[in-house]
Amino acid sequence: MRIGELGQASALATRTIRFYEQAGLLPEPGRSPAGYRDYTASALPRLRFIRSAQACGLTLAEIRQVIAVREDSGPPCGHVLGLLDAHAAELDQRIADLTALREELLRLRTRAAGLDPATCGPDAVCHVIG
Amino acid sequence: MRIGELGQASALATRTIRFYEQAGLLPEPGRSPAGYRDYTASALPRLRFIRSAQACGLTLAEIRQVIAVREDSGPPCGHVLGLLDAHAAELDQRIADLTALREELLRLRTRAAGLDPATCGPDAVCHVIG
DNA sequence: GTAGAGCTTCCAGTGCGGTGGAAGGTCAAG
DNA sequence: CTTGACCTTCCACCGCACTGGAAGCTCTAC
Repeated sequence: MRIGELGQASALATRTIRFYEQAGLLPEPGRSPAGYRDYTASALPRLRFIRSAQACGLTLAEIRQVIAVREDSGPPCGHVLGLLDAHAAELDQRIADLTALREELLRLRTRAAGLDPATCGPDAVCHVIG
Repeated sequence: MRIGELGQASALATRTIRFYEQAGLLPEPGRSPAGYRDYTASALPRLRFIRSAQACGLTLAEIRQVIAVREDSGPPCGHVLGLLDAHAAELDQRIADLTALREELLRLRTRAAGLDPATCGPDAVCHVIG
């Protein structure tokens, strides 16, 4: 399978596939006599894994590490669960932060209704903020 | 006031202050005979505004624009409220996305409890994901 | 034999908000 | 008179995940 076909099958740009290879996420494929990359069937599930892992919030560096663990010592389930838990905790924090910010914006909005633009001092850029 | 003092007062690195100037967020200050930046008292509220606006989720480009509106046509309250509303909407979307992802992670976690690592096929990197 | 699609490599740029280092000028204290 | 803190400029780099262009080779179809 050539890179274009794999790109079609995985819905990824050929550039992205080469980038993943270069980033150590994809093993170097064989080559045709002309030097074209020649992928085996296992490349597609690998790409799907990468995208799924990314969708779970893992970085490419983490995904690379998961793959390395797998190749080193078999199914990396424990490692993966650890990463997922860590990302879940980060996610909780991010959600809490964003929710607090959302409430702050609402507060500013409400407060702004009672403010007169004319009372905006010369040093403040805008009294709605700050 | 020299840049170090302003940095102390605003809790910003002098590098960051120069960067803001270069980014058009801070007017070019006067200079001492030796070429040192010499800030007036209005620099501090300006920096505070920038940090507050950033905390509200505005980008430096948006903040620059708010400042430009202010300098062009007076208090930019309407413009600012528009930006805040836009960011609030983005925030709602982000929070919804992250919450959905959080739930997906929980689902994977639960599902993983019933999976045997030994059943992880050779092409899948890890059956917890994907 | 030639057009066009597809492949190769390499280098460089994107966006965002800074941060780092080098090389040098200035100023006050000891 | 020297030390050390502080200031100046310039250019380059950080992370992150790509994306773009250029220059050139290969393959298929007409």
